[in-house]
Order: sequence, then structure tokens, then C-alpha cells
Amino acid sequence: MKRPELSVAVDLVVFTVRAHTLEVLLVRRGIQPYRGQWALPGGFVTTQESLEAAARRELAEETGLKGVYIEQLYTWGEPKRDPRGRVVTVAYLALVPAARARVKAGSDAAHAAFQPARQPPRLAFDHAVIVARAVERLGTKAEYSTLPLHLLKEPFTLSEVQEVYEVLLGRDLDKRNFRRKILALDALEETDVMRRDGAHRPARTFRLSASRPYLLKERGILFPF
Amino acid sequence: MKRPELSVAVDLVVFTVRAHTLEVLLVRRGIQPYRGQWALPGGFVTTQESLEAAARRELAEETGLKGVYIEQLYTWGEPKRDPRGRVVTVAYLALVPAARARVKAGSDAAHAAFQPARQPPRLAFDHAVIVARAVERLGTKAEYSTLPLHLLKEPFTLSEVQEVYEVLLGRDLDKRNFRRKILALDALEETDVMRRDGAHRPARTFRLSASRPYLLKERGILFPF
DNA sequence: TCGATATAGTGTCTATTCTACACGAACTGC
DNA sequence: GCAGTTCGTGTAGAATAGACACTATATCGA
Repeated sequence: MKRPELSVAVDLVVFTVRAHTLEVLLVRRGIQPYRGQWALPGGFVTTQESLEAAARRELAEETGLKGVYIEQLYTWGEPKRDPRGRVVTVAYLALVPAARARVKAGSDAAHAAFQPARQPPRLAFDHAVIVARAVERLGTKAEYSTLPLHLLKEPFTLSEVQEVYEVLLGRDLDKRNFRRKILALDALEETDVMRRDGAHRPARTFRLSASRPYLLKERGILFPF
Repeated sequence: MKRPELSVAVDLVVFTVRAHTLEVLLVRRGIQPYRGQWALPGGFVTTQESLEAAARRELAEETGLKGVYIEQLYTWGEPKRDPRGRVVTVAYLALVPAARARVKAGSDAAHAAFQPARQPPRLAFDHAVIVARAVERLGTKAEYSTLPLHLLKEPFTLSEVQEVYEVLLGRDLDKRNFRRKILALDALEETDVMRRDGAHRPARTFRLSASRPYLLKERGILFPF
């Protein structure tokens, strides 16, 4: 059994929801190949770090963010996917609240930006495929889990929760039905701060109830509805 | 950006359902480390083949099977998971009908065998974790998809279908409700051959209807029930 | 050949869940 | 204090889930 050595990379699909749009973090490549094109942030895995650690490191380098939600998405390893040679890439999906979704200070404005995830610009390598799969995965998880809550900064209002679900699912939801269902999951707890912004009635705010995980496989499935 | 070179392997979790038990294919390691211990079949990815091709090659080497259902499960890459050095492994999940689940002729009997997947023997490396995750994934997919049909050889009876679902879900299902639901998916079509085995009424048999994919995300969710 | 035995195949009723739908409440700003 | 805006709430009809038991059809052996 021989052991050919390959390069292993991690790529990050960092999502946020802003202005009723699902956005993904892209960086402009400074080197060949695909120099000047948009691509996912990422980099090679060093010998001593775990895959997830490598992903978090890259995320911190681009955005300065730590402790956000991250999960492994899929691994791509077609022999020709990188013209430089054989590179296997492990893609990770990360969710950041819009309020925290800033490109790291020090990067010039053109270097990195959040852009529409469903109609991204032309991307380097097979990154368009990776983004498409991540979008699909997120949509699927919105159907049965509270994962989308990671796109919000606590405390949040139920209208904000509904907005992220609508964006991920790509359709409008009935307000009363949505609120009934999301509260029935018993995953949210009311805070005592009210959100007042604008000339209208203030909204109650919520945070995750301490006893609940984000993903609910148990009954209490969110959808269909 | 430096490019450390790592070894990339594929490991296979090959499932079958036999005698109301979920079984997984294991091989006895002939070399160090973990020599003599049970492990998942697998091997290193060569420079010219894709990851899935490597997985299919390993599967064929152990079982002689081609064209079975296979999907990528997850990628493990902790720095210390293999004492020989840094090995990133991409695990694949494969489903084979019991009628085809044979270890390749030429392997000695002790070399490879299907064994209970939920209480496997002590496994090499982190393979127990991999098996556990595969079992969980299969159970989850049984809740909303027709993926378990890959565990059956066509044509099959509805009782056989129910059996695999029961094994994957770990609970008994009501016969009438199950048949109503599975048929409502419109994923099965009746054949004209009857299954007669034993001293009782023969059963209709079915195959997958040509127009249907195995996985159904659309409504018509199978469970809860 | 007839009875015992084993699995196949089928329908209904009740409880729960889904879905559609509209208006008063509470605040700001002019 | 009025206009404008978002917040917050209940119900009724439709669809789906879930519990439940008996007849049909074959084989086998007495």
C-alpha cells in the first residue's frame, strides 16, 4: 500500500442574511491561478492542525470572527479541480449574524466582500458548485431545524427569525403560523429587553433557551407549513 | 502559502440488512498498526483518481460489487488519528442488498465479514466513530427518504421494505400505515412476478419506478408516523 | 383432502396538525 | 392628536396521522 502525498485545503462558505438576501463571503484572488477572480476564502491545512481548526483559522483571518457556528459541508477531490496539481478540499459552512459580518479591518475594500449567494459572480476553481451545495444544505436545514438562528445576534425578534427563514426557504411564511411553530419548539426564551426601532410598536426579543441545542431532530419538526 | 503534503485515504462503511440486523463490512488488518484488529475497508487515494472512484475501487476489491449506492459521509482529519502520521480520510457510506453482500472469493474467511453495525467489535483507529456516524445518518435518511430501498435487490416485497425501515429506525411500524405511505410516494411500481416462499400466501413484488429518484425531499415525507 | 399454519393484503374512525385568514395594540414623528 | 408602521394575537375547516383486526392464499403434513 503506497501513500501518495496530496495537498489538503479547507474552503469556507460563510453566509449571512442582510436585507432579505442570502450573502456569501468572497475574496479576490491575488495570485495565479484565477488571479483577480472571486473565490471562497480558504487555504491549505498545515500538518499539525485539525481540519476544523484550519477552517476556523481561515475564518478568523478574513473576518476576525471567532466562536461562530461552523460545520463541515463536503469534500471535493477531483484530480483536475486545481490546475496547480492535486488538491483535496474540505469545505466548511459558517453562519454569521449580519451585525457581525464585516470583512477584517486592514483588508482593502476590493479584497473581500459579502455578495449574493444565489447569483454569485464568476468564481474560481469549482467554487460555484461548492456555494450551490452550501445554499442547498442551508435551505434543507431550515426545513427542520433551528440552525438559521445562528444567523442572528441575540437578542432577536421573532420578525427577524421569520425573515431569515423566509430568505433561506425562498418563500414567504404566514406570520401567525410561524410564530406558533417556532415557539412550540421551546427553543427560544423571552428576554426582558424590548426592541424599539422606528415609529411603531416595540417588539419582544428572545434568545436561545439554554437547555436547547440548535438542531432539533426530535419531533417538533418545523415544516411543512 | 505553503502546501504541506498529507496522505488522503478513503474508508468505506458498507451496510447490509440481514436477519433484522444492520450489519457493516469489516476487515481484519494484516499489518501494523492495529494488526489483527477489525477495521473498515479502505485505502489511500492515488494521485489520478477521484475520491469516489477510490471508494468504488476499494469496494470492488473487497466485495467484487460494482454499481451499488455510495455517498460521501464525512471527512476526518485529526492530526493524531493515525499513528503513522497525518492521514485525512474521506469516509463513504455504501448500501448493498443482503443477497449480494458477500465477501470476495479468495479472501480467507477470517479476513473480512459483515458484523453487527450497532455493536461492532473493537475497531482500529477512529473507525468506531465513523461507523456510529454512518448508522446515525442512515437512520435519519430512513425518516424522510427512500434511500433504504438500496438495501434490497429487485424485485422486493413490501414486507421486505418494511423490514429494512424497521431495522434502520429501530422500531416496529404498523403494516397498513406503512404500506399506505410508501405507496403514496409513487416511487414503487408493481412487477408481475409473485414471491412464493414458504407455506403461505405469495406476495406481490415491486421495483423502483423508473421516473423516481431514491431521495425524496418533496412532500410526501415518510415520517413521522 | 382437509385442517393447521404462516404471511399477504386491506379500510375506517378519531385525534392531531396544518393552513388560511384580519384586526386591534403600541409606538414615533409631524 | 393623527398618520404611519410594525407587533401581536385566535379560529374554523381541511388534511394527515395513527390506532386497530380480519379475510385471503398459499404450503405441508396427517
